[in-house]
Amino acid sequence: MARPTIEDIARRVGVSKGAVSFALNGRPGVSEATRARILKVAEEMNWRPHTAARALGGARAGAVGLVIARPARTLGVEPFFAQLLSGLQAGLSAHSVALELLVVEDTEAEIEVYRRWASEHRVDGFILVDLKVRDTRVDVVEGLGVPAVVLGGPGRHGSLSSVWADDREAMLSIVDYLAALGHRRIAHVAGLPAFQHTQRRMRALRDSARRLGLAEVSSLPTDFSDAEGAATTRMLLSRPRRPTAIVYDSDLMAVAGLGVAGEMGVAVPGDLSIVAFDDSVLTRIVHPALTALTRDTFALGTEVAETLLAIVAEPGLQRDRRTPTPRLAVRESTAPPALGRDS
Amino acid sequence: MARPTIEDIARRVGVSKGAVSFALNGRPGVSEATRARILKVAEEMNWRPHTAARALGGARAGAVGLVIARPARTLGVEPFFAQLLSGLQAGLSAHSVALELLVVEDTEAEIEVYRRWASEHRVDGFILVDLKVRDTRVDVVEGLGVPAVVLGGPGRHGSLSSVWADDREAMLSIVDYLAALGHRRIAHVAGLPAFQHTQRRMRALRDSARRLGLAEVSSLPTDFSDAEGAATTRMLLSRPRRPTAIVYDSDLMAVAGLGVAGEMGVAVPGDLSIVAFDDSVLTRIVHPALTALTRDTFALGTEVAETLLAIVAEPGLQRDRRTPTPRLAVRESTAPPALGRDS
DNA sequence: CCCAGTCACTAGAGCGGTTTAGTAGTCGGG
DNA sequence: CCCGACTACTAAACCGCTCTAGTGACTGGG
Repeated sequence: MARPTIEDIARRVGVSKGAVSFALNGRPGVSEATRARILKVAEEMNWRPHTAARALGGARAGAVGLVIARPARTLGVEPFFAQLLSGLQAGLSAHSVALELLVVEDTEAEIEVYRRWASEHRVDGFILVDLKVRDTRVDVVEGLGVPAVVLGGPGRHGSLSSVWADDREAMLSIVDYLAALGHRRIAHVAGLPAFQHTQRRMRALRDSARRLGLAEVSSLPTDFSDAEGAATTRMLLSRPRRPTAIVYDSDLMAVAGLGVAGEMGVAVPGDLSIVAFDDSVLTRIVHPALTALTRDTFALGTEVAETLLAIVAEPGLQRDRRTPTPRLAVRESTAPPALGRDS
Repeated sequence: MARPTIEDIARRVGVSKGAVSFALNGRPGVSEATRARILKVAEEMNWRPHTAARALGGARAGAVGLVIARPARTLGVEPFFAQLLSGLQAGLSAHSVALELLVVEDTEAEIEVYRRWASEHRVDGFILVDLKVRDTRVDVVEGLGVPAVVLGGPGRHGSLSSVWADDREAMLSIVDYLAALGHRRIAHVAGLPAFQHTQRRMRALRDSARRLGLAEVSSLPTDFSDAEGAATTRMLLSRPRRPTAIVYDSDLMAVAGLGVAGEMGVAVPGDLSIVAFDDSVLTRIVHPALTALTRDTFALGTEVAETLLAIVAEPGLQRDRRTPTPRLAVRESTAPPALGRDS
C-alpha cells in the first residue's frame, strides 16, 4: 500500500477526516475511545504526516535556515563552525525540526536567500552568524517578519533575539594571564575587522594594555585564514623586537602560527607564548598543546537552537541570552618570557 | 501586501490561475505576449512559489537529505567532512535544491530518519556516507524507493548509485613511494574496520607488502579519533623496533601522530616519515608540513550532488561514477629512513 | 462554405492536511 | 416535557499550486 493519508484512516475507522486530524494532534473534539481507535489504526497503517500538506495550511514548515556567506571552499576548516552546527542539530532534532543549510558567496547572496526562503515558506526562522559592524542583514530579516536569532552581540541587532558570549571579558582574562606571567610585548592576530566580535576583542586588548601599562601591544587584522595567520606571524617574528606572546583569534590561525614558529626556529613556549582565542581538538593535538580560550561551542549551538524554537513558538518574544564567559585552558604553549637581550 | 499568490497575479493580469501557472513554469499553453505580461506582473508583485503548495501536488520537495550517524559532538573535527558538505552545497544550490542535514547517534536512528523523511515527503533523495562492510542502510533505502547516492564503493551497495574513489590504487601509490625511499617497516594507523574503505586500504597495504617483499608491515585499526590516533602512535613508537614510516587514514590522526612524535623526541622526517591518507589545511599548517594523499573533496561533493540530482530527475537511472584517484602531495614529513642501529 | 485541427485560454479537480461551521444526540434543570 | 447547554462528530472550505478536460475563436483545406 502506498502512503496512507488521513482519509484512508478515516475510512477504515469509519469516522471523518476531521475526527482523525483531531485525534492525531491531541486536540479536543473526539472521545478518548475513538481517539484510541484512530491512533491504533494510524499506527498499523504506518501513517506519517505529509509535511508539505501541513505547511500549506499555514502551519509551520518544520525547518529553520542557516545561511553562511563564505567562499564555499573555506567552510569546514573552522572547527568552531562545525561544532556549532552539531550543537544546532542536537537542539533542533530534539524537536524534529530540520536545518536547511546553505553556503553562499557573499552577503548579498545571503540576503537574497533569506528573502527567497521566507517567501517560499521554506523555513520558520533564521540563524544569523558572523555579525558585521553595520550589518545590513539585520534590517532585512527584521523586515521579513520571520523569527531570527543572532549569534553574537550584545546589542546592534535591532529587535532580533541574540545569544552571545562575552568576548571582552574573555580577552581581558587572556591579557591578565599573560601579564601575570611577565609578558609586556603582546601581539594580537585578529580576525576580520568588519566583524563585531573582532572589534570588541581589539578594543578590550587596547583597554587592557592601558590599564596594565603595557606599552607594546597591537592588534593585526587578518581574514581569519591560516595563510594570513601564518604570514602575520612571520612578519611579527621577523621584527627586531618581536612580541613575547601572540594571541590568535582562532585556533586554526594559532596552529598556523605555531607552525611558523617551528619553521623559524622560535621555541614555544621558551621564546614565544601562544594563546588561541578558540578551542577545538586542533589545539590539543599539536605539540606543544596550545593554551586556549575554551567554550562549549556545541552547547552554544543547542542554546541558539532552543532560543530560536522558543521565538518561533511565540512570535514577538525577544530574548537576549548570554552564555558563560569562555575560560582559559592553560596548556603547554605559554610560559614566562625568556629574559632576553631586549626585555 | 502579504505574500502574493498566483491567484492575485491572475486577477491583476486578467487571466486564469492556470494560465499564470503555465507562464511561470515555462510551459506551453499561453502566448508569448501573455506570458511576458504575466512574468512582468509576477516580478512587480515579487511573487515566489510556495514550496509546500508545490510539493503537495506530488511534485518535488526541493531538498535532499544527508544523515550522518556519529556522536554529534565529534562532527566537524573532520575537515574531510566539512569540505564534502561545502561541495554538496555548491552542487545542490546551483539547482536551487536545499540540503537537509541531520546528525544522529547511531545507524538505527539514521534508518529511522530515512523512513520518516521519505514518508513525510520531506526530501527527494538521500546521500549515504560512511558505508559499512555489511550495511543495513542500503536495503532499507532501496526498499523506500527513494533515489539515493552512496559515497564509497565500488560495489556492495545494491541497486543504488555511487560515487567513489579508488582507495586501493591510492594506498598502493603511498606504499610504492615509501618503499622507493627505502622504508621497510611501515605501519598503518587505520580507521574503523567496519568501514568498507578501511578494509580496502588494509587489504591494499597487505598485498603491496607481499609484492614488494616488505616484512614488517601492519595495519592498526582505530575509531578515527585524534585520541586513538595519538595512542596508537605512542604505542608504535615505544616498540623496540619501531616503524620508520607511518601512514594515517585521516589527516587529523596524522597531525595527532606528529604531535606525539614531537613529544617523544622522534624527529620527523629524520627518524620517522609520516603520510596522511587525506588532505586539508591541517596538513599544511603544521610543521613540518605533512606529505598527504590529496583529492578534491569539494569536487567530490559537487559530483555526488549532481549524480543525485540526475537520478532524482530520472528515476530508475543507476550510475557508478569513479572520481580521479587521489594523488600524493609530497611535503616535508617524508624522507629516506635513517640508517639506524636496527635497519 | 463547412468541418477538422490548432491555439490560447478557462474551469475546476486534486494534493493532504487543518479548521470552522454546523448537526445530531444526550443530559440536566425547571 | 421542553429547552438550553454540552459532547462527539461530520461536512466542507481552505491553503497555493499543478494539471487535465473542456471551450471558444480562428485557420486552412477540400
